Amino acid sequence: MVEEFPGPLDSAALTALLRRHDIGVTRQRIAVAQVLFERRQHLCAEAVLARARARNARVSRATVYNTLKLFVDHGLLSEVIVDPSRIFFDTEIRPHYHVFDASTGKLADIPAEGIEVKGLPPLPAGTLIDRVDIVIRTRPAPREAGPGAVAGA
Amino acid sequence: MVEEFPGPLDSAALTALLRRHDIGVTRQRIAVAQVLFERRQHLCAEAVLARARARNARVSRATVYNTLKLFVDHGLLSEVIVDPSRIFFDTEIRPHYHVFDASTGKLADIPAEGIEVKGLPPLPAGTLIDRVDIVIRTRPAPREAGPGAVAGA
DNA sequence: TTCCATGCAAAGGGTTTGCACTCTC
DNA sequence: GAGAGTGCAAACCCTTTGCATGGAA
Repeated sequence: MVEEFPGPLDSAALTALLRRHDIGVTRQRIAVAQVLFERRQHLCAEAVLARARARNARVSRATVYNTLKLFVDHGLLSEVIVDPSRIFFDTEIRPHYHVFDASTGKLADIPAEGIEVKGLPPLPAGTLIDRVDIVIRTRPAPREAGPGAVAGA
Repeated sequence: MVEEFPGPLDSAALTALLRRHDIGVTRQRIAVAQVLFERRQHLCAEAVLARARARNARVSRATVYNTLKLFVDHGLLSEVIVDPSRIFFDTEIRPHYHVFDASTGKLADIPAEGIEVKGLPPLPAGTLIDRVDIVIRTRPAPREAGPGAVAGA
């Protein structure tokens, strides 16, 4: 069901990608997709707008926001909610988790493969699981290995 | 190290609670604490402001935001980042996870006890773990048990 | 008295909205 | 040509800021 990351694509391939996901094709959506699927990455809406315009795409802020939501709804993108100040859009749509460093704003993916969560309690009746998010919140280590936290390998 | 939830407390007990956490005591901080620790709950800043004022506390918005941040920094409260539109403050500070229903805005706690996450990869060197957040994102089930998601018990 | 804390109102920043215009099909 | 999509700018909402006043010790 879930596809591989599309990778850098030309206009024709992006058109096909949108059609395959039942998304109407427009110049702006192609431009946004071009920015996004150039490589695996995490971008916020404002960054997508800036990059699209840096490529001379004629696109408005409202359209970028509309398009990102559309892509999420149609399964081309996933939203990552880790930073209270903005939403990240992640080109990785296969199951995975995140490492987030609030002090640097850096967000990284961890494949879900090999990770197991045991002991989750049953949900209330009448409830479906959309997804399970795991976020490892980190911060840079001080000079030496300090107390109060677990050091990375 | 981590205390039990303080529970509903009178002014004197709240004063002691603040002092124990190295927080200067003021009328406004007592008022905010009174709202928060009345019971285990998840409140956003605006809700705390509204409830404090509903109790005739003379408190400004800025002070509520300052106080909540202070309480978090001193370990009286935890922040929950699950909703892009606001930060929740959780009176539960022992390790635990969350269930969030975006369609209703309902947030619930799950004790960490009994939950095990296996297979997390090593972190980059020079990185410390602050904490690991797990959020189970749910939505209300349609009429009958539908396909495409895992039903609750 | 001294400094930290508070209040006020405005600024800030990401996101959404309303409506007229434009383009895709 | 019809309807979906777009652009613009302002509105929105939570949160933060600057600075003068007020209160705790």
